[in-house]
Amino acid sequence: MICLHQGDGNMTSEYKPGDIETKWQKKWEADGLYQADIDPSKKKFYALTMLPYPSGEMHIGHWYAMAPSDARARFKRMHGYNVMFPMGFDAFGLPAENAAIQRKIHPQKWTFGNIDRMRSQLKSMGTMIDWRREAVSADPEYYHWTQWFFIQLFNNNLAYRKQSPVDWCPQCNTTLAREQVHGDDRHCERCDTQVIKKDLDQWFFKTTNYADELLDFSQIDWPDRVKTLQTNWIGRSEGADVIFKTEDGDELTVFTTRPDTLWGATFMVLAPEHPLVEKITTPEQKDPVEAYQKEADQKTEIQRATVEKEKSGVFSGGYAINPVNKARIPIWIADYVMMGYGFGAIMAVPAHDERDFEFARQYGLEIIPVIQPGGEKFDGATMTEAYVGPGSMINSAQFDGTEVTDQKGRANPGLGKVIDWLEKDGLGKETVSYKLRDWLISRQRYWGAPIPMIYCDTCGWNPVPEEELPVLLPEEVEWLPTGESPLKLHPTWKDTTCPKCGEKATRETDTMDTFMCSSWYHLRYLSPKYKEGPFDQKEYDYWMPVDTYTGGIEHATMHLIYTRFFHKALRDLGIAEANEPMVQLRNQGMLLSEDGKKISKSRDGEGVKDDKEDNLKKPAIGEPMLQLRNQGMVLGEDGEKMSKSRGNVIAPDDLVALYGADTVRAYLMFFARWDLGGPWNSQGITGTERWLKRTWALYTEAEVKGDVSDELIRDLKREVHTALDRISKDYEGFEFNTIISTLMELLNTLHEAQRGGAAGSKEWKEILELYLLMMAPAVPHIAEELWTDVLGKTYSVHDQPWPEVDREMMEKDEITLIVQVNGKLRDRIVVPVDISKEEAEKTALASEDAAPYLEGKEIRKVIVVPGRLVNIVV
RNA sequence: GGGGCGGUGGCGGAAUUGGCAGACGCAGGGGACUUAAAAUCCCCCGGUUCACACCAUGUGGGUUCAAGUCCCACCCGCCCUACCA
Repeated sequence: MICLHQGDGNMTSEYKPGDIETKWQKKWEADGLYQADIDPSKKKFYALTMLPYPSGEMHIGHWYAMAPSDARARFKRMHGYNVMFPMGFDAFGLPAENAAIQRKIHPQKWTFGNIDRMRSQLKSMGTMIDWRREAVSADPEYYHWTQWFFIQLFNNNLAYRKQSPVDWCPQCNTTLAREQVHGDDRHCERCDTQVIKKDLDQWFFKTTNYADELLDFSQIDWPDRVKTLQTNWIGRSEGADVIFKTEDGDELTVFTTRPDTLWGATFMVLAPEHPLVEKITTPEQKDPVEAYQKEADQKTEIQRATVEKEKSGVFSGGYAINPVNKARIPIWIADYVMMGYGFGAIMAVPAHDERDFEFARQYGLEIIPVIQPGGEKFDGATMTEAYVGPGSMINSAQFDGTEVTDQKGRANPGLGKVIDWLEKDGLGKETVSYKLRDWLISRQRYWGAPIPMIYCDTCGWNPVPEEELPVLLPEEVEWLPTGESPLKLHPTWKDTTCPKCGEKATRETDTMDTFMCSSWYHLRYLSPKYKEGPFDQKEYDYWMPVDTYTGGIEHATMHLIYTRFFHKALRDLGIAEANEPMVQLRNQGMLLSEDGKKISKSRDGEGVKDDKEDNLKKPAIGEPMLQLRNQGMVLGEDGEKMSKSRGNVIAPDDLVALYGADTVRAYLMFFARWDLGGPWNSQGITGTERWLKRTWALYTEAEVKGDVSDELIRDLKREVHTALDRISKDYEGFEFNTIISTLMELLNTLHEAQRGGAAGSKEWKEILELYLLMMAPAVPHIAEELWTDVLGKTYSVHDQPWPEVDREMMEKDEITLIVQVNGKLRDRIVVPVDISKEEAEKTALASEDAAPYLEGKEIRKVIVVPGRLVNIVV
């Protein structure tokens, strides 16, 4: 073996990723190769991937999200786009505070230390991130503008303060957004503690103003799955508010999607927390009602998951009047009615609602059918289940006989007529109800962007004057065991003067939900140092909107709704222009541990590495879990291969040290379908390692000029262009695994051709160059080394245009004709590509291998698929 | 209970969208090289079978000349959600 590679006088033909990778990373950075600046002569491409929370370490899941996205951004770059691929850190949040409490490190220090570490890890992956555009949400230069946005929303009536019962996590000592409360037992998403209800004054954003617009996805190319999740989350339902009255004359409004069934409302149900409960409860029912309220209150604190869902309730003793027929109906209290939706009160129509039916049967309440399909004759006393289908109205006075269909809202004739009548008589009105609620953004924590509001006894709440922004977090803070926010406990921080009257006033001591910070980070990337505003309009005009956004599906209902809301609000405030911030969204699947379960990061005894990106619940008892980082097991560089046993160490850094970044990048693209993810398995990485070693060998081994036929070269070129075509399509379609397998396949072909004497010819050189260009986005370092240093081509391979597919070259002159008899494969015959149908049929019928199956049989039909197969039916 | 995604060799996964099932890779087996190991290279590798052949894409039906792919019914796994009036 003769060595051709003589870079830095080091005579070796061994592939040494370690040396190559640092070398090129340094050079690319020094040359500013990936700096993206406004260039009106070029088409822009804003490739964005969700920013990580700086929990301390990058883990394999981060890389799984970023490496393929980076490869695709590089592909777009070679396609002639001016590509911006920025990165930042979602740096506010609870883990930093936990670190402060447990390890006595200031959150600032902990966070920024982690960022340094993670930034260098990201660099070691060889990404094309333009680090000049880095934005860190905990940086005062950043949260200055988060606060500024809050003020704009406040000034435009999109932020308001209200006392409301909120979900409070006693462990984290903070309120949670509805989205952060999980499960039947209503536990905190972060620490699993059961949340409790607390009445607090809180700041909200009016996300509900945009509910209908958020349901419109016509301007964006997002996965159906995310659109469905958001649609369900917003939960629009059409119906009517109907005003009932208690016997005492108090109004008791309910929302219903079925006003057509009003005549069948035989009782009402209030949520246990409903404000009218106390008033309507009769003295004799007082004790059972209060007992029930107490019980319902506690119910949220026991594992409801384990309790059979049986309806429970108690009679209040009070009655209401059904406005449509003046019937006197009892009012019950039951926890199957939620205070948080509609009015916390319902009219119960047991004949046509499953829940009401179950409840009525349980407590012996009256059931009156009011919808009946043809051919049926319902009897309330004997019905065995609620009827929810279409039919015509009965027992409904003047509406008897009116048709009711399956349609929702006014489109349903029965509904429309009843709504019109209700509105005419002032008994109710048509409304739309949403599950989506206004976004609660107050957090009683230190490590977040302070809400820039000031309270004055005479002037009320007023925003901090914009020229005084940012409202900085005080550095000298203390965490007391009470768990109260250090901002609240700080001796002087909250003291200020009223911006209106100048008298003594108090600052808001709550900080903002970190989702507020991440709702606009894509805008800060445009101009992270800009001082005149949140972003430089020039940059906005050129780069926005985001062309491709990649990240995990788990953000479908939180971040991805908030960021859309935020952008629409900014548009209405005249700050942003487009209707949608991100044009195209694609989600990678989740990486699972080897047993197929969700990966949980180990709590490595320090308990602070929880990372909200990872949805770090404590695993249920008995659930197996894979440790992503285990500090006791660091592999040496010479190292033995990764242990094959379970409980494996999967730290990207260790993998990079062992195999090199290119191998790891390629394996992340190769090992699973990107959109599905799946159980992680380190074993297979030797496959991509061998691929790169073999590639290296192909370029560095001696080339012996052989005899090469024109035919071999033509075949080779066809393979190359076919692969090029496929790879180009796969990058567009986010099908990363087949990009690598196509490259591997092509390498096998090249090796074969080399053995067949193709090396040394003029075409061979061109083909080798093409192959490097095709590899470059996925494995940028080895491609650069082979291109620039081994082949001696012009630096950099990443500045080369993506090769064009030569369609003519792809055309074959021969194909393998499949001969089937009754659909079964019997022969393969090589024929010219332009063979006529008749010729193909003739050839097939003459097949020797097929002959035995045709013998003595009558040929019924011959199907010829041009260019593919002939099926003989006998 | 509702919604979504999926089920193809021992494993991860391919399959031009109805046309050669199992590309590419891992693991495994055999061989070459080596004092030996690693690395590398070559061959084999769904099942039954000496072979011919037959059977195979979760199960059962159907459409079709032809089904992993389309239709109907069902089973299993994972994820999300949870009494939404």
